[in-house]
Amino acid sequence: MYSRNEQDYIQQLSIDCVIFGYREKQLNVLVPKMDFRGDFWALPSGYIGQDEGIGQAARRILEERTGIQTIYLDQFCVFGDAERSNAQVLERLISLNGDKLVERGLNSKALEWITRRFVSIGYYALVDINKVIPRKNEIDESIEWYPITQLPTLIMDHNEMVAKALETLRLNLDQKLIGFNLLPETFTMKELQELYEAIFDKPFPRNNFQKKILDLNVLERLEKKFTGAANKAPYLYRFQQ
Amino acid sequence: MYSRNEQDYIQQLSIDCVIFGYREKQLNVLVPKMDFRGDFWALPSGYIGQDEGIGQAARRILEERTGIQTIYLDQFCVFGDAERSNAQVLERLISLNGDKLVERGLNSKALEWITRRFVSIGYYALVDINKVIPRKNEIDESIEWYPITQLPTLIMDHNEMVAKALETLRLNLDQKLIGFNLLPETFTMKELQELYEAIFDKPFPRNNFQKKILDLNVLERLEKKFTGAANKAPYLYRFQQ
DNA sequence: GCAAAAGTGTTCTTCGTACACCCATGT
DNA sequence: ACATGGGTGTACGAAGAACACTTTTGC
Repeated sequence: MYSRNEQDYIQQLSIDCVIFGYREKQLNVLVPKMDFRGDFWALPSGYIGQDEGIGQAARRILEERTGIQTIYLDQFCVFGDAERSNAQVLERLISLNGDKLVERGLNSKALEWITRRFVSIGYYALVDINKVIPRKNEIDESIEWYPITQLPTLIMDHNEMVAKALETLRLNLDQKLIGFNLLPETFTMKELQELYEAIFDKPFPRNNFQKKILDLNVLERLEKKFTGAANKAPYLYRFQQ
Repeated sequence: MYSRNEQDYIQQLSIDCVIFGYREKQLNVLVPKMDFRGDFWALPSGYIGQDEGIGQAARRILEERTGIQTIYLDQFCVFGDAERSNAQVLERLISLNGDKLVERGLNSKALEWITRRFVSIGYYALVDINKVIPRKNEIDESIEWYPITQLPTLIMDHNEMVAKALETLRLNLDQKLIGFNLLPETFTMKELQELYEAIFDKPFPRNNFQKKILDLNVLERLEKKFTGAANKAPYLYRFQQ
């Protein structure tokens, strides 16, 4: 990234992605930790190529970090306050890591590029967490799934972005029937219910939930799933349509 | 605009505004016609100052064209396809108006600025059409309200923007209680109903509409409005809250 | 008194919620 | 047989749609 010509990208415009996954009854967000001293976490982000649509750019950024191509993706907000750059954080990062920045070939021009004020387009993505192999890029120390209730403090306004993304996900979940993107291809009704409960952070009555979902007529009922537990075996379902 | 230093603005990022007004039972959109040969209409738009938030920029652009400051404003979508610039239209504009462009001091550098690929943030605004005195800016030949059913063909993807803005308005109308921004301070129930009918392009049953609106508990009932017509005088209402 | 249009009330349906009951499964 | 958890059915109440009726106004 640093080595490419800055003219290859639109200046002062970036994309930040909130990547949602689901496991162990919790909604998770994929967050890289930056390879700098000082504990900086930042959402997966990137720039927009001159010949690239913003949706394409978002897909590219997501593929870099998750390895998967077909991802549910939705633009949810643009963040463009004049003060959002949070100069203090950047200054702290630079003062703590001057040597590393030089070592990576970041000349003053490149530094100027990344320290300028940015407007950022927020996208949220929904993925089957089992299909993702999180990949670091060159400026990551690590990349991990964090339960949304235990997110670290992110740089700039990235925590606010996650909150806004979750809000949008809740609004769209029923209307656009997108929740299935967070589950494996087949799932039980209970698993789907637990997903909803994780997203909305509240319980749903078991029987009414089942009725509501089946009345949507988007699920195909498959064979039963025998778990070995001492109870009736639940049906497996697949999203259809 | 042309004369200012291009570095005062974020490059390749613009704001386009869909300004909705309401009169004569029709939803209207404020659209300037560009002062160039060839009949070019474009949504009111502008750039984002380096020290300006995107919301501030949108307000500034709106105030320039409408003269009013307190406007309901909502970001609805970002348009950023790589091909959206519609180079053909720009080429036609330039080829038809080379002399004008020179006359206005548009040097080749400034031309490069406006002909590069742009990402644009879409905002829609709701205004009381009676409070607006449409103002041309330096590149407008005229600026007028057009019923949304009779819009001219706009440049680039601006017609698509209007469609998307309308879609968002419909989704938000009840939830955010924003329709009142399109009416004068006091109005009758019938006028409010006709506004809804214009926005959704479908009729509503009179009595149920009244019940639904009054049950929101956001309207204050004022004195009656005597029109001189041979029928019961309707109440005036004011939005409260 | 009458037509026109505003205001109000009543029923019916539909939807979501709450409660109850039955069924399969492995110990 | 029995505990466990999955599937289904019924009853209640709120919200919306369709209908009818009453009231006010100027001629």
